[in-house]
Amino acid sequence: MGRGRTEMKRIHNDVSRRATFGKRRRGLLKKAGELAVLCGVDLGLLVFDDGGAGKLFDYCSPSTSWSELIERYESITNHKFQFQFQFQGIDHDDDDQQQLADLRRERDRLEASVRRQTGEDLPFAATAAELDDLEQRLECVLGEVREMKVHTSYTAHNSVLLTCPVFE
Amino acid sequence: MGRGRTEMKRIHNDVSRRATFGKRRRGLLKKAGELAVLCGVDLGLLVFDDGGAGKLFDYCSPSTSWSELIERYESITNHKFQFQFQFQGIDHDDDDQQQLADLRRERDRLEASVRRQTGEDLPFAATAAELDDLEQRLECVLGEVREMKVHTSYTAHNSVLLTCPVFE
DNA sequence: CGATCTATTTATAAGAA
DNA sequence: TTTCTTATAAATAGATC
Repeated sequence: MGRGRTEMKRIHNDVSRRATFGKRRRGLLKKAGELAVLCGVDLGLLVFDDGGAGKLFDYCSPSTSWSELIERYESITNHKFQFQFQFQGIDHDDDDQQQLADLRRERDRLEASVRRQTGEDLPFAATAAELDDLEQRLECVLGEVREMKVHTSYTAHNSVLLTCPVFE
Repeated sequence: MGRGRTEMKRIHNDVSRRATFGKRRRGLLKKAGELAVLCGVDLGLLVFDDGGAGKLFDYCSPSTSWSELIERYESITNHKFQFQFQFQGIDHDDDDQQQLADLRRERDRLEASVRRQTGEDLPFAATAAELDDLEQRLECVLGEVREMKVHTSYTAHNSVLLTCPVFE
């Protein structure tokens, strides 16, 4: 997609390769998010940038976490990853281990959630249409807020926010 | 890409959703492979098909493995996935207690963050003053959004949200 | 279900700024 | 370098088989 076909082999020119990496990586992350949303499936994408900083890019569909994904992958493939053996720290308390595992999962889920809401994960470039949409939503909320001001009493405007979430 | 725009929300029609899932899943897998080859990077993609068979689709770049990918993911994010190995042994470590405490703190922080972004926390008792404030903030964001629309180009609307958070 | 066949929308490779 | 532009290659929605 672009001016001229692209050979499916490693791009040797450093500059082009980096440029392509950035573009395609963003595109891939975007499409991963779209697939998850459109089809309501769980998925995860991990991309390592070995150059220099050794960054990591990843996407994990809403309502799941890498912990869960890996767990499911293991159960389906029957492959067990054997990391983190802690031979010298065997727990006396199953309960503790369980709690640790639960907490880690919970944390993963929340982190993913935060990343998504922050927009770190899904670099959807704002299109005019998206801005229009955002504007409309804002106006919706604003309208409701103003209407509330008219009433003498109300319990909570949470309902407004939840009914017409701007940042969903 | 296709006849008509596609709303970025779950496709409700079963037939369309499945068709789309098939097409986009193949497309995504293909692009993952292309990115890995063109840019010579390590990456992995996991897609679960929860419908019926509960199939799994995945791609892992050449010269690496899911084990490695997960290992690297762990080392970068500092997450420890401890599946399959709940030694009911004996633990001793204060280390565990420490970890538990750390994780709880982390979780609480993230939960708060999520709540804030969702707007759940806020306004249980909306006073007139608070409504005024909210209104003003909404207008602020709305203004920025409209200003963005004037520009021909922009990168992401995230900046607006982050710069002028309504529900902070 | 997949495989095909367009009409359109997207993604992007090269350049340009 | 990062960003923006633009010509083109690709992906894919919807219809059909």
